[in-house]
Amino acid sequence: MATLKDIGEELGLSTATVSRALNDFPEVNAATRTRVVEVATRLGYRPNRIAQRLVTGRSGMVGMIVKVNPDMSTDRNFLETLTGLTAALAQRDVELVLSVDQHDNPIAAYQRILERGILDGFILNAPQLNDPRIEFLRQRGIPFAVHGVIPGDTDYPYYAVNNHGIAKVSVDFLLSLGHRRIAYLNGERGHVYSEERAAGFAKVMQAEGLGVPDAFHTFLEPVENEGYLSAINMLSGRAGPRPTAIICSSVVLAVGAMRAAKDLGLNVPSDLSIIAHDDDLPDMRSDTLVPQLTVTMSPLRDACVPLANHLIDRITSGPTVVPQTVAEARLVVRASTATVPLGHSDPW
Amino acid sequence: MATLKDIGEELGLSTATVSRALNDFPEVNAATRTRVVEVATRLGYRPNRIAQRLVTGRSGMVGMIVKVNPDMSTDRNFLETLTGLTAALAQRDVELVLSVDQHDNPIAAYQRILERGILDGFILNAPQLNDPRIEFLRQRGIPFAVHGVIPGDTDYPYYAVNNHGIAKVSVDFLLSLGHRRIAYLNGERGHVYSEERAAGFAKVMQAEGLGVPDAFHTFLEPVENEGYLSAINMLSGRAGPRPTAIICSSVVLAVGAMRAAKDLGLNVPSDLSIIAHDDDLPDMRSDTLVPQLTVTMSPLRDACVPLANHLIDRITSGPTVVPQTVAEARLVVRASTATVPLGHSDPW
DNA sequence: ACGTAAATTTAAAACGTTTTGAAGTGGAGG
DNA sequence: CCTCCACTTCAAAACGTTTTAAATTTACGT
Repeated sequence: MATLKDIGEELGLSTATVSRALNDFPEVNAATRTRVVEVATRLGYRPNRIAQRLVTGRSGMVGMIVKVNPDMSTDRNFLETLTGLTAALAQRDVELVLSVDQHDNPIAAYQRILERGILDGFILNAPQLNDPRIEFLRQRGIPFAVHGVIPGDTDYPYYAVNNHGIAKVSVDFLLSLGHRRIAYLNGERGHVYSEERAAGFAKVMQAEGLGVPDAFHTFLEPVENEGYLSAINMLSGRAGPRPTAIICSSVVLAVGAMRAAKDLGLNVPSDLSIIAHDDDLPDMRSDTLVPQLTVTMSPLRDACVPLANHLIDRITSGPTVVPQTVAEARLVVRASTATVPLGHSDPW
Repeated sequence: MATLKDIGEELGLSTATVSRALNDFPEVNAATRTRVVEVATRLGYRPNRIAQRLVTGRSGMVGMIVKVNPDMSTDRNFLETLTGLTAALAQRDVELVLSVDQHDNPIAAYQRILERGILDGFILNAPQLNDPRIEFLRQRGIPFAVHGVIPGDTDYPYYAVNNHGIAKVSVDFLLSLGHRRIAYLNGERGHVYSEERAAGFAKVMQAEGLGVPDAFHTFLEPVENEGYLSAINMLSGRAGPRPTAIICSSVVLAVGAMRAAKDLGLNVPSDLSIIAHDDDLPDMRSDTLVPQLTVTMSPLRDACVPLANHLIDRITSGPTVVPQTVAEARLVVRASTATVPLGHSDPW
């Protein structure tokens, strides 16, 4: 492994000059810089992160603690995020250190890693209401960036999709098709995304003077079977007149709902419109379903580059900088939605 | 953050002595040691890992490069391994740096990380025949430990299950129940585990004088539907007399096979015995199926601690040490296997 | 009391980088 | 020819630890 000293010796320069030349300091002679760079590339020089860290106090590594749910429902999301994030961080020469949190105490994993004093900051995902991790990191002044944002507590770098907007776009579109009985298969309670979409849904419907009975707005683990069961319940007519449209918080749930419709002899979209939110995961493509699914789309991988940059900017610029991004979902109209069936345009 | 110097100054000792006292060197006076330890704990001293690493040349971090398949079939395995591995490494004060390999060149990711010079070694999973990663790491003298082992190329630390044994145990058990027409739903070609079990299966059957037509030994992507389709094909009678027993390389495949049997009106186990290999993943429990599945069991998580230790031992002791573990699978007899149905005990 | 070996401790070097304060160039202006 | 200044470069310190080689203290037999 070539060091600054090696380069310096070869050129008769001090390590100080070499260091500055490679780090684009202004005071170094242009000719010298090119010579240094030339030798550095020839020797395949890479700065020793460890040594760098010792003097700068930074390690060029950030951590992400993954919480493993027994239900494993977040696997796919997680892997997709992981892929994009390592790539995005690598772009800026930062490595990702992973830790899996198996304890019930969500702080324990952070603590362990922090004691090592190895990491410059953290990526947090899937924030919950009153997330203790945020309080913990904030207290210690450790930089972090969140994938998602907690309503009412927004003073940190984050990348979030406008969940309120997702609900609104979906409902508005269905309203424009004449639907009035709109049901919602939502994600699990406690997760910010579910709660926000729930609030958005309720608000938009209310503004239109439309109520939604509890049975038609459910909070489910995002697995196909849960969607199926809940949709069966809604569409069977037992809980009241069946909805003419269902909004699903994820494509998996929509798959379940479509199967339920089929089993009950309902045609999508002529009897029932289905619209889902799509994170654009590679193994669950909404455009390969039959019929192709109308979705609000916000690719999970879009989050990775901004998230990585937000965190790195925060680390390098200190707490004065609070980079935040709110992404809007895009409505993609396909074949699973149609105008309300005749005689079904009255509300609940 | 307290340093060695702080402790030394408080006690009028040099940092050298303090360092030795805390690292259990024999030459330090017992009384001195207790004094040092006392002050260290009082000040909440934690060794600065970065400084430690700069001088020892070790980083206390190992890497794992995950290859993301488009089919995502290995997700669950991966997350299970990840969980156990971080925990096992943490036990020995080592962190796991993760990198996701999206390129077609499997080496690229290793190269990028190695250039940084921050990792002490690597965990490799899912080795393939003639795996280029192994050649690459070996050439550079970089420590690694493999989850699995490549037949004919075993000169490295690894943890592997005896795949040959898995096949043998399964076949022997079925033979003892009188079965002669035994089919195999295997994993994908190219993976060591599939090839080894294939070889083991062929050998044991041959030794018994039993041949297996190609149509009854298939190599499948480990997803439920593949198992279903292949089993349907085998059980329909189109390819020859139907097997009386099917061995599946994974529980998912067995689920597909059981569904196929059901759809064809065959009872498990009276018409068809099914036995699978079970990695004991938390979301795919062979004992919750109906009927409960007979399996050869080797929990994936059992691999993590030995793997972590093997790698760390290799890193600390150099290439003279080649720790290797071969795990045997345990036969768990449940309700999906029974004696061969009357009139079906003749071979193909 | 003395020399010697053993036990304990120390000073200093090393790891590879960044950064500080100082010093070395060369040219312009007097 | 001297001074001043801008432009470059350098030597050395610093980060916190481990480790080497040397120094000091202690213990012991004579």
